[in-house]
Order: sequence, then C-alpha cells, then structure tokens
Amino acid sequence: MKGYLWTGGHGSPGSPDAPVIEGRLAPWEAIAVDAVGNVIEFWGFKRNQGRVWALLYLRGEPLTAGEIERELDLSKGGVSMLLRDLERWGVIQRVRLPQDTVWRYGAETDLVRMVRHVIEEREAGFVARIRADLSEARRLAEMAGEVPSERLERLEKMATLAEHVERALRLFIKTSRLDVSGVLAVFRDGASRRNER
Amino acid sequence: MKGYLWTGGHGSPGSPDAPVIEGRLAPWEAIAVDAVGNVIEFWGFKRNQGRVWALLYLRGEPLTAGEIERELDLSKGGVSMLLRDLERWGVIQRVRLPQDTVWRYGAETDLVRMVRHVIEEREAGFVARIRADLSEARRLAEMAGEVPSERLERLEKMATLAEHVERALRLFIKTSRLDVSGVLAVFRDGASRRNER
DNA sequence: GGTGCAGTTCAAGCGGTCTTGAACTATATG
DNA sequence: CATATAGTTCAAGACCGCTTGAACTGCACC
Repeated sequence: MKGYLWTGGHGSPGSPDAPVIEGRLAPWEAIAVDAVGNVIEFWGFKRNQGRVWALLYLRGEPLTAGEIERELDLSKGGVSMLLRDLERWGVIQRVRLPQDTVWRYGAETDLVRMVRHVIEEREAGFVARIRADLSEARRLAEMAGEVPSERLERLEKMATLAEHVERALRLFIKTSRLDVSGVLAVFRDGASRRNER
Repeated sequence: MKGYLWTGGHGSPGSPDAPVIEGRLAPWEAIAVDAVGNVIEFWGFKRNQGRVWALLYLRGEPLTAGEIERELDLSKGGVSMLLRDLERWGVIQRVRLPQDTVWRYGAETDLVRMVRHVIEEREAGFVARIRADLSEARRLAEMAGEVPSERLERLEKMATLAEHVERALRLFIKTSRLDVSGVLAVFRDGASRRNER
C-alpha cells in the first residue's frame, strides 16, 4: 500500500504550519511540486523524481543541479541520481547554454512519456514473468498427475484472467496516449531553449 | 519502485532449489500462489493478500485460518489481518458450514472487484487530493501577485494534464470492466458452496 | 468456574528502499 | 601543475511498512 496515505510536505494545503524551510521555493510552488511528487510516487516512482520534474517544469527554464538541490532541499548525490534517472527516461533534458559552463536541466514537457514508461517497462518484464510462472505451474501440475481436474481448470482460468487484465492494460496505454496527445499540443510552448547535449 | 524486481519465492520457476518448506503446498500451487502474490503487490496491495486469495481460489473450497496459516507459512495474527482486509473488500467470503464450528474462508471469484477496488478507492481519495492541492497552489499563486503569468500558465497546464490522466483512468476502469466481464461468466462455476455469514 | 481453541490486536523487530554525505573523478582556470 | 567547482558513486544509516508473536478477547464445552 505504498503511497496510500502519504504524509510528506505540508498538512492540508492551506494550513499555517510550515516547519520545513525549503530553499526559496514559493509556497504555491512547494504545494504544486509536492502534489506532483505524490502522484509520481503513487505510480511507483520516487517521490523526489516527481518533485524535480515538477520544479523544472514550473520554472520553465533549465536549472542547475545546485539550484535544484537548494530549492528542494535534497542532497548533492541524490540530485545527481534523480537527474540521471529522469534523463534516462527522457522526461528532462540536459542542456548547456552557449556562454555557460555548467549543465542545466530542463523539463521535457511530455509527461506522458513518463507514464508510458511505467506501464510499458514494468509490464514488459513483469507480466511476461507472471505468465511464465502460471504456465510453469500448469506444466508442473499436469506432470504431477493426480491433481483434481477442477483445480487444473481453476489454474487455467487464472491464466486467462491474467491475459485479459493484460489486454485491458494495453488498451489503457493506447487510450491514455490518445487522450493526452491533445493536451500535448498545448504543452509545446517552446519555453525551454536547448541546443546541444 | 516497489515490486519492480522482486525476489520472493523461488528463483526461476523450474529451478531445483526449494529452500523453504511451505506447509504442504504442492510445488505448482506454490508457484501459482506466488505469481498472484507478485501481481497483487505490483498493484499496490500486500503480496500476502494476493497469496491468500490465490490459495483460496485454487482450492475451490473454503479453508480455515489455521489451514491458511500452515499452507502459506504465515503467522496467526497476519492471517487474521489479511483475511479481514480481503473480506472487507469483498474478495473472499467468510462462511460457516452447517455442521462445523469454525469459520472458513472462500474466494470470491470476482477478481475484477479487487482491481476495481484499487483504482476506484485510491483514485477517490488520491486524485481528489491532488486536484485540491493544485488548485490551492493556483489560488496562492494568484493571491501572491507578481508571479510571472507564464508560470501561472504552466501551473494551469499541469492541472489540465492531471484531469486528463484522471479521465484516462476512468476510461480504463470502464473498459477493463467490460473486457473482463466476459471472462467472469467462465468464472462463475459454483465451485464454492457457501450459505450464511 | 475452568480449560481449550479460534480469532483479534498491537508493540517490537525485521527487511527493503531511499537518502545522505564523504570520497572520488572530471573539467575548467590561473 | 595546483586549485576550485561540478558531478558521480556507493556504503552507512534513516526511514517506513509488513510481519511476528505474545497478550488478550470471545466462545464452546465440561
């Protein structure tokens, strides 16, 4: 039940308690950033991956690792790893401004890619494995003989169900992609100027 | 990244190592039960909730808490809590056979209900909260004034995206229900005889 | 009442993941 | 080359949820 009832950040959004001093994040930014963090955690990612992406997206312009570190009150090493993950998944982009010497990171506006990543990536390795296990179980059960046929049937049905759920999942990916692609157009506002890599 | 690469149970299904002595579960049962456990964990439930359901479903007839405890090698207290959760969600049923004095637990064959539960339940409390947070952030940002309008726009877009994802999710629920309802007919085999509660 | 067994509750411990912080590498600059 | 700053790696530890096991309740039977 991970991320089911999360406690992080601030109590209710409007509550006056602000015990943590988060860099120089504006309150509204903190809330938005944490909201995204919660969603992302819910989807099986790390909370801070979502927070980093949200910060970069809200700011619109690329930030350095140091800035992220300060704004979100994370450790140097942590930021490094988070950024690497996000970059690997293609949800942020590492850019170097012409005059500047340090790397900066800008949000890829395509959040869908992230969601797609979860589902596809996990599904790939995961569902495959489940199916393998189930059919292996079936094989063993048949080999063992003397297994009541009704139980075998139930095993079959379980495998069938797994396949149907899998199909439903695929459908979800497809529809969600379609659904959100409309929004994507809105997102492409060219706010981030990136050049090389 | 919970449940991303899980290690539990047996290595590859066919591997000859069987270090744990799981009650008197047949090997094929162990594999199937664990497979379901993994799926269920993946979906944000407890692994053992899935294992218990799978065992009950495979056996077809109601088992006592003690039997479950032995078969799955769980603790008394754990079984009690797991059964309570599963019963609350309606995925198992507590029955008392006429002659018998102890409670027995039978699998509700409607797995879909479980899936639906995840999505609906979590979505309810969760997505609502996210939206609340985002609109709260918007309110604060507007109140604060002097927030660059482009940033406000990005915040808006984030909320929009959230709503679209939410819609996609709803769609998923609906379609998956439709998709699996066909299978459901197959599942209703009346294998479990239950009477009162 | 007393005994025994089924079932519940919950503090304490365990196990696994995430974060930290220090050591390390890489790169720019004088 | 020396120095400084940016970025990476990873062992140690913080953290958090799950499971355990013992104490407790409830119930049946003698």
